[in-house]
Amino acid sequence: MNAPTGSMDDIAEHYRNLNPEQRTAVEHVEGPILVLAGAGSGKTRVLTVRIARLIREHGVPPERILSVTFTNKAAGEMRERVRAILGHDPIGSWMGTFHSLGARFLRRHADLLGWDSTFTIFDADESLREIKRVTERLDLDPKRWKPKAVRAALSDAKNRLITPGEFKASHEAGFDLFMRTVSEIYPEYQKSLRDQNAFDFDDLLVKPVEILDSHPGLLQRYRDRFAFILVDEYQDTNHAQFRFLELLAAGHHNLMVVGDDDQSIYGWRGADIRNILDFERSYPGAEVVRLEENYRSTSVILEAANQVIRRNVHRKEKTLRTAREEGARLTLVETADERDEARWIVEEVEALRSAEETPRMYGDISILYRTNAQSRALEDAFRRRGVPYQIVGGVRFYERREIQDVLAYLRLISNPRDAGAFLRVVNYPKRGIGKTSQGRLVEWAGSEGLTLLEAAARADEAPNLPKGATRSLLDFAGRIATFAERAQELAVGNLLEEVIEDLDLLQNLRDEGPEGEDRAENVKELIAGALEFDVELAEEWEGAPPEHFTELDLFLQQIALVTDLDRADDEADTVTFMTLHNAKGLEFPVVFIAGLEDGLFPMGRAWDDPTQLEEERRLFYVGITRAEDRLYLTHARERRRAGDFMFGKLSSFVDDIPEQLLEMRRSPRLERERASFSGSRGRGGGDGFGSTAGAEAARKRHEEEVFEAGLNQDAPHLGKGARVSHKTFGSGTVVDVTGFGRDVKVTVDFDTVGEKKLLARYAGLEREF
DNA sequence: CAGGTCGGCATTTTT
DNA sequence: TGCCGACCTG
Repeated sequence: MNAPTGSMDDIAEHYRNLNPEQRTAVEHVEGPILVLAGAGSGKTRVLTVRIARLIREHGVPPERILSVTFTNKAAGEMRERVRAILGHDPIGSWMGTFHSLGARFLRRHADLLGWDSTFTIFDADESLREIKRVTERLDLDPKRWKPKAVRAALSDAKNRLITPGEFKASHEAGFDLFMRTVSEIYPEYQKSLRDQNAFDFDDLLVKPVEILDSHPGLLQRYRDRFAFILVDEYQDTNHAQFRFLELLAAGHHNLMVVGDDDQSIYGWRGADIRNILDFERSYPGAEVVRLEENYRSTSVILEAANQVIRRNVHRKEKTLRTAREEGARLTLVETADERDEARWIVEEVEALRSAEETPRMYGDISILYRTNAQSRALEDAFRRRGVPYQIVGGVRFYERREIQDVLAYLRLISNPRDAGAFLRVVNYPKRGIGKTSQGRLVEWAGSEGLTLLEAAARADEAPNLPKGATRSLLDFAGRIATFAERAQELAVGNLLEEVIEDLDLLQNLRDEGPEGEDRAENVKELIAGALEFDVELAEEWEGAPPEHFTELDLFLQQIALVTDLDRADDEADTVTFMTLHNAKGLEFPVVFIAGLEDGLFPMGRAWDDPTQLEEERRLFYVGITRAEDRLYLTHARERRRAGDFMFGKLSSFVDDIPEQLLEMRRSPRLERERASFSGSRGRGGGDGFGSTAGAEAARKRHEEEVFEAGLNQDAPHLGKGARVSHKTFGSGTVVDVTGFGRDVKVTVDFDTVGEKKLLARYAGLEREF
């Protein structure tokens, strides 16, 4: 990195480059302010320049500024940019995600709730396992009460700051059997976390609020400390986060929130769009600044985005404008199936790379999709063609089995009460401690009030344990104790190396078979990461003595909170694959959005729910606005999804894009099929789907083709206008066909009873000829 | 106890 | 289709 050279001139320079609205936001000093920042409107610049100005021109000490970002990477970049402007690091300023800030807070104050500062953070998988254990402990059947559903309900309750007690009170006598069961599980789960000195993700938000709420003195200290609070991506905050900010900002109200209601895409995980829509009501007198000038996209891309998002009803009216040139039309591509789609994309990527005018680098290009599963076909095609790519998200590095196994050792060393970690590694590598022995140990530990590790250390006193298992348990406990001692002296990386060597884990993995070598490589990568960790630590915590945590704690914390997004390598010249959700906040010269079919995007389930459909549309909007110069929209006529084939028609979202903004293309494979098909039928080809046809025409035609080919197996082959008859409703005309695969829904205008929306699969419609 | 096989099942997005 | 968990066998 280049040496920091910040000066007064630099800040003036940054300031000069702002437009009037940005300037207003940057100049704001005291009181609440809402910055409605459209996509690509330079909000990061506003945030960073404002922070720099507060420090440089208003003499605000950096440690009195708190900024919240959506990812850790964004926090790092913000810090870097502020440093660049100032010429030095804003030492002491807290910058991070809500979760990492919550963890930082809890390291200092968790003792107020009965946890201690070396707590473990349970990631989503670990919570799931814990929920399952609790469910079984309560003699409930985890098959009937699915841990995932329970976790979702718990998370939802926590995001709304509903305590176990409150939850129980409102559901234990309720008619909803599921919620009743959850109300039993919730308190037990929470108790179990506490026994293990652990927090789950949601606790990182909830517990700080709980502490602040119940300790006025402490709250006052933090209010005084954080005199200025800035929040990015405010549209994606949930109630707990709202409350956290409200507590800290009460009094001074020096709260700047930046966001865009049109980019709110996390409603499903408890984000409450009302936080941003009602900000002015929550903070009366709030200044509102709108940034509607987009610096990112060509006007064609922006126009498409505007046309799409304006279909949403629940939004703050605004229209982005750009000073950029018109640019190329969007390319709408029809392909045969997901492999054809992937192949088309990779070929186009190569074509872009060798284009005479503006050749692109791989790193300029991103491919976005709705579901992680879609990455598979893309990976195959790219690998076959030898085009470098990286995937952000999906199977996360730290979630890999072998990584989790190794990390469980570190967790147990760091926090001997971590039962999940204990159970994970007590018999890994295999040392003859089977399910039965583990069960007996757990039972005995429970009755004696011991942690599992303590129980293992005294396994010889436990009843009913086989000789071999007893010996192994004693040995296991001994090893952990030794590691714990070593942990006092060694840096994390070295400790990890020692653990892995002592247990011979690498060899163990290699012996597993063909995938073993990859797994061993992953573990090595983890070691490498751990060895580097100290450096990062020094940077992040500059000047702050780590009295509340050890390096090991912090390493594990980082792993729990770091996302794949944070790990993404934006220096590498590779094409980037990711979900639309992960793409938020990023931009690329060239973007492909793949899988634009009804049922996939928008997702089938969003179909009947306007709220969900609006969120899906916002997601599409987010996708479109990632593109700077070129945007491709691809769809496939059929797609393999979870085993069987699905037939897709072009996403109805595309209908909202005016056809003059689109250029139609078709994969070579479809062209070929079409040529031979038309030939054999003696028809002229090419019309109706050429480059001048509109999306609507394309869609209609496609529907017809699907229909003609008689492709839909689950339901009669119905197209708009078809005459059908129904057992009870009589005869009618099909007016609309929506949905996907077996979720195909048909709207029929019946001659006698009027319009009905039916599930084709069940309706038993018969075609009349 | 460990390892293998078979069947059932889900499959949206993630800090 | 592919993963996970339950069950069976050596």
